[in-house]
Amino acid sequence: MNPQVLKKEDKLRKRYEFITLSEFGEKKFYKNIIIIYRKNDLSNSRIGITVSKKVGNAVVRNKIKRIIREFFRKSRMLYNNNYDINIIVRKKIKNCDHSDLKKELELFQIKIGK
RNA sequence: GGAGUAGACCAGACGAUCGCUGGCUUUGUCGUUGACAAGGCUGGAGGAAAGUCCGAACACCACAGGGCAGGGUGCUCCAUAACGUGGAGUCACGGUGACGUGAAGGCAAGUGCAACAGAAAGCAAACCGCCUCGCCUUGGGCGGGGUAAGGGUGAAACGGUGCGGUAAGAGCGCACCAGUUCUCCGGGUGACCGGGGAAGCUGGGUAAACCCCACCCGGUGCAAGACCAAAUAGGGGAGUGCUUGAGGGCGGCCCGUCCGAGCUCCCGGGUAGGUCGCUAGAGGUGUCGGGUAACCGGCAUCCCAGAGGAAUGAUCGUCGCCCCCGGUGCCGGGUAACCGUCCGGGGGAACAGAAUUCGGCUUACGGGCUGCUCCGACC
RNA sequence: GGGCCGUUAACUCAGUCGGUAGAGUAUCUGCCUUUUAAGCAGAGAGUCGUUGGUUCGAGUCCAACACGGCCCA
Repeated sequence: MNPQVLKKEDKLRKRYEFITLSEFGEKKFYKNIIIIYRKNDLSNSRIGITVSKKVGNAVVRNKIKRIIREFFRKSRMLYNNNYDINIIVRKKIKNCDHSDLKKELELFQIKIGK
């Protein structure tokens, strides 16, 4: 399987999936993001991204989502594990750049991977 | 060169690598349509996609026809599927001008409103005045009448100026000007414009006050709506069964034993979920013709996003644009400071993301281009 | 995506038919009390969300915009 692919099966897509995850999942707080994660019964991991309207307009929100998806696409962690993950972006992200966001995602990757 | 004004235009470009998503197609597996996997070709945000301020298409609901209520629009003619939109004009206002702005019907249909000030705020009236008559009478005061020129108040005070006239005055009369109504002539499809005559002195403001007049409008919105349809609960029908035992448990079968009033099938509604609606259209581009124009018609040609926690991205390289800093060989402008030019380094690149689809409006915002106007300098 | 509502003092709200913007809480000052609280008296605090328009005059009427909130599967 191509390691740099992020398809529909690898995303959280339904409202009840997000709700049950936030009810039973573990939460990690970082400066710019909050990560909720939980083991699932599938063979692959699934990712969801939540960006509130308070963060910015549609262009800004889409840009943040694309950057986060790009990070998970390039990292292999989704194929070695079976987690449901939700990334919630906090308002403060307006004041930081992309490299800070990447550092926090890498911290989470080290924590969960292996 | 500066300031301004109107119009049309672009929305960084190219390449490489890794990805997302729609369509078509080839091969393989399961195999009835079809589903999955791999590969190939190809399409993939905007001028505002935004705000949701209007108008439609489309869908469902309601509806014989008409009226009332309610809402909207409001100079004229034209355009259009329709509009509160657009085009061309009229009038008014602003600007030296190019040009811009205008909810621009009716307060001589009715009703209402106008704080404070002022005598008086709507159709007549009179505070200080002015004039006159009577009484008291030194000055002057009191009372009756006339008057609206002057003063004062106010956002606004009942046509303006001049002459005549008068006791003082007044459209009381006259001349000119402004306005109203009626009428005639000419131009224009029309709003209206130009010119002549008569009347009467003139009946103020506010309709984004109620209202009157003319015209238009049924409601809800793709989360409209149509179809397929789990699980669970419950509804209807048929069959069978209730101690003569349906059905279930004791690993399969029979016997036995235990529990025991339901069990089986069909139908309809309908939730999660899925499919359709979903993109070929009042479509784009070019050209010819009609029209001042908006726009309309003919012909040719093209197919140009369809997602659904929501697709257009990331990284790198080259070039182009803007800003800042440093240097200054040549050249140009300037008395000079400096600016342009050239080289090197650093930074930045606006507003903003389709969500059923169109026609507009409004708001946000980067850039250069063209026409025109005014001002300044030179020839 | 579509529909609906609101914005007035630091906070919560009134404001009729356009004519000098009010109330309660809070704050401050004084009185009372040994002191605090309570009570009494007084004071300060307003671009009425923003910008235009109508009007002599706008919190109120009209238009555009901004911000906040609610509903519809």
